[in-house]
Amino acid sequence: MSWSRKQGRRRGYHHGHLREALIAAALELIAEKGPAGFTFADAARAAGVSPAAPYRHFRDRDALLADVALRGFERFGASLECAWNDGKPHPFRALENVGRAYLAFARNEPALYAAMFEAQLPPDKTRELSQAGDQAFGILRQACEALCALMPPDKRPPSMMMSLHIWAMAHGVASLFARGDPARRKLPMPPEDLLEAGILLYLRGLGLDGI
Amino acid sequence: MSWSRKQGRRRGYHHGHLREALIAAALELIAEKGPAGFTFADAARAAGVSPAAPYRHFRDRDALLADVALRGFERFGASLECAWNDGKPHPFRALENVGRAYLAFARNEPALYAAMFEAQLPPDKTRELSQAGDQAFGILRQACEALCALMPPDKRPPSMMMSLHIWAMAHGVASLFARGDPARRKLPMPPEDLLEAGILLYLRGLGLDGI
DNA sequence: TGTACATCAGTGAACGCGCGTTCACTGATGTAC
DNA sequence: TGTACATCAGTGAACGCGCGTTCACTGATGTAC
Repeated sequence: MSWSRKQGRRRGYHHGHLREALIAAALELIAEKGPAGFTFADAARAAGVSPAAPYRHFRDRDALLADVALRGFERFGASLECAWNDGKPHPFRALENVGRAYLAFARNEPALYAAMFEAQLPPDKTRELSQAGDQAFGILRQACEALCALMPPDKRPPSMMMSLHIWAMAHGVASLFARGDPARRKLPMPPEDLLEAGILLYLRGLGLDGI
Repeated sequence: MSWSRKQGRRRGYHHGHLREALIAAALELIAEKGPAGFTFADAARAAGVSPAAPYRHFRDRDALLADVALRGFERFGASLECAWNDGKPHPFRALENVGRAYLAFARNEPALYAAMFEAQLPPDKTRELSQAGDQAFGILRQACEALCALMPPDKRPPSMMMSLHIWAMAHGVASLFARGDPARRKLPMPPEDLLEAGILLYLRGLGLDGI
């Protein structure tokens, strides 16, 4: 994963990919100790560099964290978009896939997920961060709109509300049961199944079943 | 809130209520800086006591945190139970009240909520902690069972699944939109309304409407 | 192709700071008689 | 009711540690001519 590892021992005076290496190091450290437990000095050490070096690339620890969160949202959005796959083969199935992708992301990238949602970063700390967040949420919204479009116009629920519900349920399942956290709760079933059933029932409540 | 404040300046050599004072101080500090940003020394200072004093009452910072979380779950459970009010006046209405109480707790007691769910504490760190958590969840479960009982036996959904869905949705709404956190997202409606609508639609999906 | 120079991206030593933890201690409190 | 004593719950000084940050510095790289 990390540049320094990929390249083996650094050769010269210049690192060459320090920015990337710091982000990779931050990810590993966050995965180990949570977003609160990683320090700027730690990241420098993990990248094999003096504690002053990171200041060439990030104003401070928070800036590094925000960058990690930004990448998180970008990859998260891409992952959801890929799962949505333009609503194919069918919007229902595609939304299920989005739900699964949501949990898969939280599970496979706990460090990114933590940086995105649990690092106490204001979601609009940066313009880019806020945009990346909106874009990821946009996929969910778009999916809900496609599902709404299956209904007769006078029965369509507001897609905004619908996407917020699904986001909340997915985030709830992810952070209570799915993340590889010490705080994870035990569950008598796979979280994916729990979320899938929840979304299904919710859609049925909207009158969106059997279509 | 805090003992030291309530009693004014400490008089004697002995504090008298240091344990309580430390918990109160921890709550205020967590509310200020999040569960990660509070230190044992901080708590001692806030309680007006030397940095060595807390060791008489707690093995370490984590033990203090776990105690805070424990009290959180106890109060949380009590609050949900009170809102449920034995399913009166009607299980539907009572479940709505539980939802509102959930969000109210997250909003009014952000420090407790954070200690309970975001302090990276394993939920089974202590026997008492685990029990208190189960008991709070038990209220939700009990409410769901009462609702299920309104349906014909062959159509009843599993109340366990049902309560997990509602917990997930409530936690999702609370932690994304309702907590007084820097990380809170903006929402075009009150979180209470979002959750209420979500639960309503979900119940309808279960076939539990209009009863 | 070579050279001079500007700029970039690191070093490493140093600083002040606050934390966690320990220690021998001491004032206050409770209890046995 | 008084006294002696054990125990409890604090003190305050000290320690080692790691962090964030700064500073003058220097090796490496890129570029103009």
